[in-house]
Amino acid sequence: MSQRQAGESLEERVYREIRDMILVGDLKAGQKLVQEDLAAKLGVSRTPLRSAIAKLGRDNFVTMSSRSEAVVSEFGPQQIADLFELRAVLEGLVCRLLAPTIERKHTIFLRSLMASVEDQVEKDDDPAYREADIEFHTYLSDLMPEQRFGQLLDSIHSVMRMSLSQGILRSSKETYAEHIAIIDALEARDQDAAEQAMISHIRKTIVLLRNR
Amino acid sequence: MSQRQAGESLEERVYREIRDMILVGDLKAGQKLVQEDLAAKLGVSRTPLRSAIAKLGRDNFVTMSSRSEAVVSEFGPQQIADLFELRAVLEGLVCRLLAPTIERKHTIFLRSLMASVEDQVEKDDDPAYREADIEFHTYLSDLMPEQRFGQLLDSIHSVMRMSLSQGILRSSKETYAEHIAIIDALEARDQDAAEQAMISHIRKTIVLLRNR
DNA sequence: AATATATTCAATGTATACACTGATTGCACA
DNA sequence: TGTGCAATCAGTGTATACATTGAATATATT
Repeated sequence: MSQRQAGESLEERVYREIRDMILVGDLKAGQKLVQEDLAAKLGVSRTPLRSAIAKLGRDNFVTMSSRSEAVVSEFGPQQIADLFELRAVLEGLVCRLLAPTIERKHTIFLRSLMASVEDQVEKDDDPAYREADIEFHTYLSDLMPEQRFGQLLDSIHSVMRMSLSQGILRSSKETYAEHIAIIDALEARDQDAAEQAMISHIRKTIVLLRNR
Repeated sequence: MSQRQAGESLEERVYREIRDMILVGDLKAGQKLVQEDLAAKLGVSRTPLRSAIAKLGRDNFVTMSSRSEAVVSEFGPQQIADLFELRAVLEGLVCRLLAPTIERKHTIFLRSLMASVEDQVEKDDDPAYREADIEFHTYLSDLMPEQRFGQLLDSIHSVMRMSLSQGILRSSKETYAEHIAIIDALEARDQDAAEQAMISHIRKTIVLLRNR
């Protein structure tokens, strides 16, 4: 049972719990979420549960069918690839909008982040490297002041985390170099270059995803 | 009083009503939405109202502050421009993903849509042309099977509709030609060209928005 | 038997009542 | 006057009870 954090509403807790059940496979694709059953299982009333489900629907972890039942969304290779398409343009846009005004301390942080795992580059599929990879992308997304992007990318990154842990992966050597290229473009405050660097970085992964 | 459509829940009706109040200026930026007051005003209980507000928050018509109060979001030139940045990459992606498999009947429809307002191109700021412009974009977005994009673009288009009616506009002659270029690229099933055509089309408007 | 029309039931939608929380007011005391 | 602290209150969060819906089953009619 997950404890209720201070300042966290039941709705938020329930949202996370259900989302994690989906990502872990506890709730399987196509399965219908019956409000009373789930509420009982989680020990809350239907009120916060319904809010949580609605939010899951907005983040596309569940799909609201016509008769307004909520069914767990499918996360097959096709869906993940589509999600990465979205991620590509969104993170590209983040770079584009960030580039003109990004501060030194931020690019410095990103460089040190990558430097800290430089040694792991040679051995592929290293957990520490993967963590740094994700951190690189979430850090950039969090720099965006405009809420909208952060919200969007949050839910995408949580799916990404799952799919990465399933071993969809490119060689660290390649991605490392691409990350550096992105930092360079940002530091040069070159909007177009930064956007393109990020987009092509992510689209290389998409090519892999589509050929499985 | 807006009638309740068959098959429409109170929550949906209330969502639309509040959204329109915001877009029309009935509810002003920075104003706080007090649940009991609004519920009374709209003649519903707080239950569907709360759901509607949550959804408005998700679509960024209102901002959820720390103490979980909902305040009406600002839609200044800056915000609209940022929104258009998002719109540009999303609609660009729509073109990219649609291009490989788009059917003839769809490009034919788009051509006939533009042809039907070809005469209005010379006189700038014609209502019929503006309608066709919006229809062009919503039609394309609706072709995407992946729900996620449609949902996102829906809320963006409603804001766009408002801002267009406030006279933020480029010459019809230019935009007409760009629309044709987009159709050409789609018909040629050229992913990159279609994406780029759409992006640059929208970004030209953004330049205008940023220089006001 | 086949179709049409009630009936039932499970699940969701909505309203209301109650609980909590954080901010503000008013008062006591120095 | 200023500071600490209790009381108050407005507003949101949650639970429960009731209403509605629509799908499935049963019943009737030809």
